[in-house]
Amino acid sequence: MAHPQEDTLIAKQITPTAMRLLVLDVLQQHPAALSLADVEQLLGHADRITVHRTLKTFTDKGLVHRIEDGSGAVKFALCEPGCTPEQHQDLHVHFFCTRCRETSCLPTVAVPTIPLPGAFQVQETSLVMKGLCERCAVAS
Amino acid sequence: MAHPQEDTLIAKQITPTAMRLLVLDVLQQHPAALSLADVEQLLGHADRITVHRTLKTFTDKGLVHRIEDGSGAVKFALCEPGCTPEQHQDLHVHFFCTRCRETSCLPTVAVPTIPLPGAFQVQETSLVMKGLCERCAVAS
DNA sequence: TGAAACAATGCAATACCATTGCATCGCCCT
DNA sequence: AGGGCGATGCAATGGTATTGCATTGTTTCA
Repeated sequence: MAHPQEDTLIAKQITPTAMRLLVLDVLQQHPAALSLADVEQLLGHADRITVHRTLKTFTDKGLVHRIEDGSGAVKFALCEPGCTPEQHQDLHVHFFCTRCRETSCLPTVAVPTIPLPGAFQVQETSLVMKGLCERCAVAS
Repeated sequence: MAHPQEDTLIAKQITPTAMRLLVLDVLQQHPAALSLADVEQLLGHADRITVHRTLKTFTDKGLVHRIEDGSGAVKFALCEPGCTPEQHQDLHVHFFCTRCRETSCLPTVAVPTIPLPGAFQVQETSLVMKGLCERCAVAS
């Protein structure tokens, strides 16, 4: 009852703990996708490994999704409410800004379905566009 | 005169050396995209750092392109002949097989042009599909 | 030809991210 | 209260990418 965020965790079969509520809060507050180091820094001085495992749990349970944007570090962002652990690939495009190095989800831009020749069995499609985000494009 | 591979390097403004010819040869022989460790292993006992810098040079000169397939290590594959250092994003789809962990270029599958809302300025689009490659799909 | 100038190479060392082992802590249930 | 289980946190490890620096090799020019 206390926090509505507890319900968010419970709905995803994740036992609510203080740490997990903190990490969830950080993800909800921040618009861009966050790396492990980002979350650690925003939290103050939380243990890196615990944050790592928290994000892994969130990923496994379908609460967040991983984004490999080529920056070297994996980033995490909240899934759409309908995501499940089995199908938690968010089918939207991600954008990595080469100037501010922020990665953002573009929920309104869907990943197109691309037919492949032959016997390929596609499980997941990742589409990352790189360039200048709206803010940096205007500023430059 | 000697190797036609020398001409390939020279055409890309790369000084031919023994090491670079070896690395180029490995890339040409191998159909799949190769990581730094892959090249190192295929070469026998070449120095890892030299291979790393060789691949960096190749990338800068537009001879190969980097593929971030989420396997943890960046992979490299030869560009199409027309690639330039400024525009060496190969506009084809890459496929990462979750079974054999090989990444391959799909030159016949083009990356679609996706219009973005707002002021985004796209410099590059990376599209990686994951699943079972043709060989592994048949085998399973 | 010989020496300077430059590029490439290779060893050592470092930085960073991700991950595992293990002991401890805390909570829930009986 | 005590057992059991999950979560936490410290320590340690592995892998990849990268830089510094000295050496080697090659080209260029007097």
